[in-house]
Order: sequence, then structure tokens, then C-alpha cells
Amino acid sequence: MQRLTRRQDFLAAARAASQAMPGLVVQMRARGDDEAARIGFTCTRKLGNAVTRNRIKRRLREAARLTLPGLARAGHDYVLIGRMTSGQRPFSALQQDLVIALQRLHHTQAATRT
RNA sequence: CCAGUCGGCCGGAUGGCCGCCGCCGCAGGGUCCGAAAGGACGCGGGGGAGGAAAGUCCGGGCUCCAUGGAAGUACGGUGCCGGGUAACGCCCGGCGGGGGCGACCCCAGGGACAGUGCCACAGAAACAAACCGCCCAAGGCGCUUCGCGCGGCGGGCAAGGGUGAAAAGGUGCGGCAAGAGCGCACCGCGGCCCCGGCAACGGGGACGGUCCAGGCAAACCCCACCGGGAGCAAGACCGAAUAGGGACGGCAGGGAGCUUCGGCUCCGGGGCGAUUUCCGGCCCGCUGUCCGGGUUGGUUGCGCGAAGCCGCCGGCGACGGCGGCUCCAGAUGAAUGGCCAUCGGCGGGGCAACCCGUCACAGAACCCGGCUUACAGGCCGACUGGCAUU
Repeated sequence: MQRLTRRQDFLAAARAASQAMPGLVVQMRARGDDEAARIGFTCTRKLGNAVTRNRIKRRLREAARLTLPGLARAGHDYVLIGRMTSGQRPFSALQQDLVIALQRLHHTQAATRT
């Protein structure tokens, strides 16, 4: 899955819909095309030193790798944001957080569209 | 065995499933993304965080910019001596001072007769001082009158007390009215000579008592030596559309004047705003090809190096020389992982099997050499002081 690399894309995603969960925050933005879904990760310095931030980003990436291919929708950008809990939370729970967040985002999108 | 000092090293291990990023070999065919440059997708093999990767404090390599040489000024840095090194503010070996029974540890450790400045509080005084004091003592008064006492003009002293971080070398003897390097001895200090050492410095000798005298240079300063600036977002290359720049060609291009025949000037003309008139503003044609610059983007710089390991030789050592072997991360919104199992370490519980909890500091970003700071736990070696034993 293609990664987000431009600051512009991250800022656009931040303005769009977001869903906070115990282990992470997910942002979703509809790009308005039919291309494949893309994904980005954000870990701020608030989360800790470089080792902590790296670990959180890797767990988020692994969760996305295992979860997103079945759930991500084409034409959307997803940004996963790490939280203080992302490093210690059991991996299965973190994965479940991601699934629920995606379901909720898709649900509210469908509701506002109609 | 206990206590301690110094130096070096490690800093979880093994396996399974699923992933990520480079490299090499094979294949060189196709597909996809992109305007291009370029990138992705196959099979096999192998590699993939640290001792500090950190702080970004020094020294270099490399790159661009600047620069004729030398000297000076300003600014910044360094500061016992010798050596090591590409270089250093680093390291090694010495010296001096201080601490420890000792192994050993600590020290910005040039200059305070070049000058300026500061030395809080206390104290009389912090650079040439006299508070308490010690001593001599005029005139005066009293008495038991060739003396003594009271008091003290004036003067001497810096020993004792007191203040202080520091008060003008220390101790002792002599000396003196009282004292004082005033004299003497020893110690300290200073320059001179001799000896040892490459040197810092050490040892010895005779001499010096105006030994005119404190500390701070991490206050300014003086002296000696060193130093161009910026940094991989350095720099190099590739490179579309659009706008703008240049060259060449094609088509269109009213009149007059001047002309060195290339053009120039004036008048007219056309276009732009919903439209008409007036006034004002802006523009001077259309099109094709090519060139240069350059944005998003891409490639490179980018890892064979002051490299690592082993051995021998030289050196007290830092280190150097020779020989052999090895190839060992290369990301760029940034790979080096996620999950699980077994073992291991530590803490707690239990006689035990075992159970529960936990696993330090911390993540490469152009590359090296250092310094500093952080760090659970552990290993090895040398040495010191005790105790015990033979």
C-alpha cells in the first residue's frame, strides 16, 4: 500500500474526519478519485524519545498491514496517529481499535452522504 | 576470605510464522506508474543500529564560495616539559603542587618589578597601617624627698592581643628602654656557579637581611602559539506542461519624412472592459522550431575506509612498521520490525519442582578521530591494605 509522503496530504487528512480510540487516533479523507487507498503515520514528540516513537510507529504500521487491506476503501487517505498508550496496549486490542475506528468512520461517512 | 584502586570487555541467547530496506548473481523478456527523468513487479544468495548511534563541545576528510605573497590589527581559542597523531582543547610518559597507611587519585599548572582594577563582612589598616598594647619621657601634683607614686606634652616599637580567607617569612638564641633580619643558626625565598636530565625540573655550593614585601590573570590585560567562511538542506546531473527570456523561419504589416539601406521618428490603425460617445489607462501581430535558465519531481554525492580481525617486530607507553585474512547498514514522512515459544538475568513467595512480576541507557542520517553526559546487570586481568593458613 502506498505511503503518504507529502506534508500537504497530512494537513488535508487532519482537516477531515477523525476517530479517537484507546490505542490510537484514525483520520480519513476522501480524495475524490478511484485510485488505491493510501496510508500515513504520525508520532509527535509528545509521545517520548526516538526509541519510543519508533516502536509506536512500527506497531501501527504492523496493525495497518494486517488490517487495512480488507477494510480500506479506494480513493481515501488514512492517517494513523500514535498515542501514549500505543506502545503498551496489547497488540490484539490495538488491532481491534483500528478495525472499530474504520467501521465508525465509514458508517458516519455513509450517514452524512445520504 | 574481607575491604579497596586501576585498566579492558560484554551489554540478553536460540528457534518458528508473517513482513520491511539495500547489495550481489541469474534473467534480460514482459507488465504497470510517470510528461519526462526515472521507479516498481521475478528467482536464488547474503547483509541490516550503538557503546554511547545521544549532547553537537573540539579536531580533520570531503564540497562550494572567497583569496597574489608576506606582515600587522581586530576577534576567537590554547597555555609546565617531552613524545604520539592527518589533526586536536585528545592520548601517552615525565615534572611540580595537593590528598591517601597504600595501590592510586586530583590540579586552565605562562606572566602579579608593563599598566589598570578588585579584595565582601569584620577590622585601626587590604599596601605601605597602629585599635588594645609595650617602652622612653618634658612640664605638673602628692608623699615616708638625691627616690617612689599619680598623670602624661612629645616620641620610639610592631613582639603580644583582637578582626579576617589573607596582616608583610617561620622556629630558637642573642640583643634592646621596649622591640624588630637588628645580629646569628636552621628551614623557606631569590638570582649566580657546578653536576644530572633533550626539557620541565632536581641535587649541591658559596652569596644575598632594601628578603621594597599579600592574593585574584575562571577581572581587564601582557607574552607565546594556532585559526579564511559556510556546510550533504554542501555540491553535481537529468528534467514536462504553463507563464516569462533569447535566436531563427513562415504569414500579415496604411501614409509621410530622414537614412550610412541595417533601420529610426511622426501621424494613422488595431486589440482589451456587456454596449454607444467622450476622457484616461494598458498592449503592439499570429504561429512553428530550437536554445538557455528553472519549479514539482528524479538520480547522484553514499561508503574500500587515517577500515576491522589475527600474528610477528620496535617502543615503558600512547603508537608505529611488516605480513596474512575479511568486506561489514545505507533510509530520505526516513527500513533494520510484529507476534509467539523455550532458555537466561534480576526481584518476591516456596524445603523443592514451580509460580508471579520485570529486562538499563537509548535508534545511524556525509564520513572519521576525540571529549562530555546517560546506563539494569555481568565478566576478565593487574595491583594495594588487612585477616587466616602452609
